Amino acid sequence: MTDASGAVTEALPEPGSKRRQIRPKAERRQQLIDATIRCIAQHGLSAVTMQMVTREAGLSVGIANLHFESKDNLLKETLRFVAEEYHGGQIEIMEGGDIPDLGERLDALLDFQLGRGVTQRQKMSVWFAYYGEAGARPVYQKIVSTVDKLAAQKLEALFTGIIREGDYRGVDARELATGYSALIDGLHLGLLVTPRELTKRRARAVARDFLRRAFPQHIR
Amino acid sequence: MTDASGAVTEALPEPGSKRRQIRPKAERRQQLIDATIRCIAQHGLSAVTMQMVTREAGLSVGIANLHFESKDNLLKETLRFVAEEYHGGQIEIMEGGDIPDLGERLDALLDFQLGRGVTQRQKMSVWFAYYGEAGARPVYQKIVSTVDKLAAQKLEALFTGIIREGDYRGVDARELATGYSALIDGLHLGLLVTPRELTKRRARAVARDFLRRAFPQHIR
DNA sequence: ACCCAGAATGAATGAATATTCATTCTTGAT
DNA sequence: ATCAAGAATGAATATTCATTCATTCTGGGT
Repeated sequence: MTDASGAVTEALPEPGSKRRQIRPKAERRQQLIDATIRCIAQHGLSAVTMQMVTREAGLSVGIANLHFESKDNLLKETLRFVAEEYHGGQIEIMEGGDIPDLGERLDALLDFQLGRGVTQRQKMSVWFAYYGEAGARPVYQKIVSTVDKLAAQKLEALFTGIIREGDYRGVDARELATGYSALIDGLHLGLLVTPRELTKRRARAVARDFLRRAFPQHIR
Repeated sequence: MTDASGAVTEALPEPGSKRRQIRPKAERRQQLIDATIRCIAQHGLSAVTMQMVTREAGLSVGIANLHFESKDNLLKETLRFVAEEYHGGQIEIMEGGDIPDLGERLDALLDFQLGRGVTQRQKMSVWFAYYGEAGARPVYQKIVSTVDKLAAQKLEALFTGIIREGDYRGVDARELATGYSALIDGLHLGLLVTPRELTKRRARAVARDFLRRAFPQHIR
């Protein structure tokens, strides 16, 4: 709050405020995970330090080891959070009791995958930062592949339904699902690394084109 | 050399040999870059240290700063090498005066992209390790996008030729090229992160399927 | 009004790491 | 043989960073 003269009239932690706030464990954990995501996006996974993360969260250095045992663990939990958020969103749409029409459901999926929420540079950066380390870190592989496998099954099921509905011939649901997932991943990569050459609009057009070629009756 | 009694008779550096070898600068640089690639693949970009790299190369720590100014620079040059090797190979095939038939040329490209050389885990690891940091490091973005742009143009040109030859209707070469590149990147990712779920054989089948759908007369 | 469980702090510690540079060694030319 | 150029070494340095923990603080319960 500020009065007419511009003087601060108390309450609201100002920038330099040192007032110590006590909050439940779960809330602090999420606060730290969010800060970690921002740090990875801005500085890259290999440059992230505990000091950086805790400062970004507006907390002291000791707190990270209080709520997560170690830096390693904080990074692991951050990956788990991002992975579950992404795949969870997809899975919800694919199971989607709220969208009965399969073509529309596919559309909703595409919107989610290449829409606002997921393609925020922040989230993409985190996603691929971990992918980059996955080759050397089985823990990361495991976290990703666990959620990934479930999403792949749901996608295959959705495709199977569409194939049956449209009576499409010579189309293998499993293979197509693999291709579609890879395409989406590749487009995310392009958006991250060469944003000048690939716009979000064009990425959507490319993905839609892939689906239209496979399911002409269902898409557009 | 070893005589009948098993005693070492000189020459040939044995495991513990300290003999100092002097070699030209270019050779040492490549030796260090190769070692860096192996280290990134095995330990992940964020865990790579100069000691690790120089030990892997069988050299002393000081030499890295002698031939590259800094660790940063060594990593940058390593990315440049991998990027140029990968895209250079592609471009050579796409320009390919040695393969006049366009369908065959496309086949050769696919073989290169998902064949032995490129999909070695080592190279893929390096590739994506850098992608992961690219969001935060403009230098990496620039190196990748420079070679990337050229490869994209060549691919578009190849597709344009095929479209003309096959008189394919309603196909946009640019869009299709974007999709194909993204698909290949995504498949590489899958091979790296979830090797259990995606085999190299299946990745090739998926990519081939994509091309067949677009250019039925040219592929299989 | 008082307590205290446990949340939060941040200075201190010790380990890891990039970089430097005085010194040693190799090689090809003389 | 001798020498100089410059390639190679690795101990030493200075920095950065994760982790610890003695201490302080907060807020709900009594």
